[in-house]
Amino acid sequence: MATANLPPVERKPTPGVIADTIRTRIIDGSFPPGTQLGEAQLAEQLEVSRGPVREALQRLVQEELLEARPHRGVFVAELDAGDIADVYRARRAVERAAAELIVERDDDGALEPLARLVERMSGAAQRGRWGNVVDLDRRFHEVLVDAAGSKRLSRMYRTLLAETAMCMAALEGAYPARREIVREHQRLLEALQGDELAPVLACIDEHLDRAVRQLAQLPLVQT
Amino acid sequence: MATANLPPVERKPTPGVIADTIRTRIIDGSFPPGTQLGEAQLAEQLEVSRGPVREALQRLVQEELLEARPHRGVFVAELDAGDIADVYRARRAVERAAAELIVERDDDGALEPLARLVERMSGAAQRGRWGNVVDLDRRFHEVLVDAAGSKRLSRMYRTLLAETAMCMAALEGAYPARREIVREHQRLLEALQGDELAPVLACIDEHLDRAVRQLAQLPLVQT
DNA sequence: CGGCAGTCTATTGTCGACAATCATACGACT
DNA sequence: AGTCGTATGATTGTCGACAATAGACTGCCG
Repeated sequence: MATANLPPVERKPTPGVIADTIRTRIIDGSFPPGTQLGEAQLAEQLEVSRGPVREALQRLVQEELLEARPHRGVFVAELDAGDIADVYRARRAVERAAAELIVERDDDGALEPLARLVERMSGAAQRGRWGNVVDLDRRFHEVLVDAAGSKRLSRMYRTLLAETAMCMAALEGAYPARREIVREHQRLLEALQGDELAPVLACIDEHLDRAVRQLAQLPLVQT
Repeated sequence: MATANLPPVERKPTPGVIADTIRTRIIDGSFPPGTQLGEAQLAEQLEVSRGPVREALQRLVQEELLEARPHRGVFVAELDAGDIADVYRARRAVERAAAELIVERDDDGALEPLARLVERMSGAAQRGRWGNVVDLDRRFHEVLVDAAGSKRLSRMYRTLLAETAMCMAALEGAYPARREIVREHQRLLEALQGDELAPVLACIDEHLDRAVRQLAQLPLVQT
């Protein structure tokens, strides 16, 4: 029988696309922290009933991108400096664990997508497209964790990445680092290709520590 | 004014209590892996409409205790040996990070609840109440992570604990370890009270590694 | 003029009904 | 006999309406 390697057909559950839409709006800053998202209003704009909207909102609440106050509504979460530090603490924990798994398995083939991302990041940086760089930065770390092959680590990391993006949106798009970003990812990738765990962990710590330090000293946008 | 330290009145959002109810049923084995949970059926039993039930189910789906197959229903997730290993890998990552924070802060007051739990665990073990021991075991680790004071670590860990409980339910209530459990927690607590990080991490690794090894060699209940 | 009670409105929370989708069982055709 | 097509049944997905709650406003009283 003709058993081509067909990927399962693309499912489009309505609440999922609604959640994605709203999430995108949150992390790109269209919905600044503190804004109330009324389900009736969203339902009208998206031309669906309140049911799916409610379901989507509830999903985002559980990701803690939104905060639900009973009988009052859902609001875009507001992150203070402590939260930023906390996000990066959690990211460090997950990335370290992922790196351990990757080095342990020593499967350099899994690192190839990472190499491509660094490549593209370098190109984007040279052309001054910093918007792309920050996007590729997130993608790099996501792919890194996915490469560990742990469903749970990946699951936890997805939420953290969304919160990271929210932090940076709250910083008014001031993407702090510049060319060092590319260098740091290159070094991390090289370390991963080696067999030693310690330098990998050092790279991760350094990378995230620098990021959180730079974010911490920028002024938060008040809403 | 009479300002007694009244805790905020207990909020009871319906979907929340439904989710808790179902979660309890899952982790205590009343709903074995693979069973379908029809929302209509649950709604009737709980004497509420399908709306809140649907919301609760969706919450559990996102915790990955349930699996939703579009237009077909939600089913209790089935964990294989790989999943068990994965749960414990993720737990290790979170607990290590939490332990780092605790040792770093060196606030022994936060460890007092842990000491009490170990105390009670010891008592329960002596009285042969292994059901209580396994419960206190979970509580210990939950409180441990909470003691780190990181919202995100706590959030991630809650899901992992639920999955852990599910694993053990799938093992037909065969709680593997016995008195060593109490000893291990005592040693972990002592290590936490010290200033050194390395022995703490060693304790955690040992504890979780032993657990996953013992679980791995038990037969999984087929459903 | 300030504080408080009562009302009013907007929003969420809940419900029951309809429509769409998928699985199963049966029958027809090759 | 096996396979395909069709009918049926059950379940999810979606919708609009009702009820409950919290905040805001107004008017009254001190």
